[in-house]
Amino acid sequence: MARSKQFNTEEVLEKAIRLFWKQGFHATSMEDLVSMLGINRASMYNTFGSKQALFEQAVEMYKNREINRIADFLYYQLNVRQGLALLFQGQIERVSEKDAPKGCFLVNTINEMGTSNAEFDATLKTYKAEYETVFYNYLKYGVEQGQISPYKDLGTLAANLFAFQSGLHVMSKISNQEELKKVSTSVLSILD
Amino acid sequence: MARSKQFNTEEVLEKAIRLFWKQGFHATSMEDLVSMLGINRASMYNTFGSKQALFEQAVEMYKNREINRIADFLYYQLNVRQGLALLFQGQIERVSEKDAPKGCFLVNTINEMGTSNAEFDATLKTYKAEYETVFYNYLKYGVEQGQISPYKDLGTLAANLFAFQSGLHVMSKISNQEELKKVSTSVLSILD
DNA sequence: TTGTAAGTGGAACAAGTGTTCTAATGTTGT
DNA sequence: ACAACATTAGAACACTTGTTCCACTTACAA
Repeated sequence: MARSKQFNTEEVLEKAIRLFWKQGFHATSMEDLVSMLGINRASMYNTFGSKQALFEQAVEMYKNREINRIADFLYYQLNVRQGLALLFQGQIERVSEKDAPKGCFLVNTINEMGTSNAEFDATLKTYKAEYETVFYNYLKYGVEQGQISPYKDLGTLAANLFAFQSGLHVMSKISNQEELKKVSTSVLSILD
Repeated sequence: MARSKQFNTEEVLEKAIRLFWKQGFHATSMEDLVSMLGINRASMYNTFGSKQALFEQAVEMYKNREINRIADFLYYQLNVRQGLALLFQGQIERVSEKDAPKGCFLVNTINEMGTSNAEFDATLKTYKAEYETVFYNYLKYGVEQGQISPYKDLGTLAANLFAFQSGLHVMSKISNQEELKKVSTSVLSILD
């Protein structure tokens, strides 16, 4: 048998996420990755295949982590309006931390890579759909609890929340925390 | 006296906008630009200075054109809600055209370049502020006309519209026209 | 112990990067 | 006609890019 992996693939991906998140795909070089990820160049190609493949795996892992995080958070928020408000507040506080990567890695990626590669585009579409499904299910819970009008189109509302969240993340690159919070609290009137 | 410029600087910038808009700053090479802009490499450096400088001039020209276009359009829309709805519809139709660059060049740029260069960041902030001012003035007109409640915080609403518009443009990279339109019509309830 | 295979650092690769330079050509006002 | 300068095509520059290959080392199961 062979020597076993000396590094944890997920930990390495985690570091790749941070780098790609901060700099984007094109502005991040393999040199950057090699020196940041702490593993050898050859190991990187053995494990992930190519820069593009590494990037796609990083995006997928980020997406899974983020969706789980959001779904878990909302699960315990019994008041839908307040739950969404707290969700956005939390996201704003996270991007406002010092040295934290700004924006959302998935939003960044849709913006940078969208329309450049048909296959990856399809992947990004499904990621977006998964995001919206989390919102959709939460809104459905809201309707069942009588917190949201049953006449609302939940699919559109979910897409609306995704759009708003995307815009908020774009703004987070150049806006301060107070402005973001003001914006996030006033957006929930779309649920009325 | 010397030979006069054989090309129109604005026309060249227009072509640069299209290229940077489609591919982003980092994914666009000087080689791309030289072959697309139709002027010589040396002329480019003489006229614009560097890739970064050319890019910044392209962004500025795009911003000016876009802000004027939006302000002009809204000026003739006496019903604020309908005016904004039509504005978004028009933007959606524009990005849905075949071979049209997706998204908004300014939003793309905020997303790609935000937080990487303090000076340019400041510039982008003022561009965003100019955008929001267009919305703000239009909302103020809406209040004066009794179309919008005078108790609304117009600054926050304007920022909200900017955020929504940004998110819509991000989504436009991977979404179809119908979805975008559904989302855009339902967002205006933030004005209620 | 030994074969297997993943580990390592680093050289090598061809191609591409943004930028500068050279040399020749073209157009202008005096 | 001439000086001044923008134009041009293309070579050259120094560096970086993503990727591959090398010889060698290390850990595991048979």
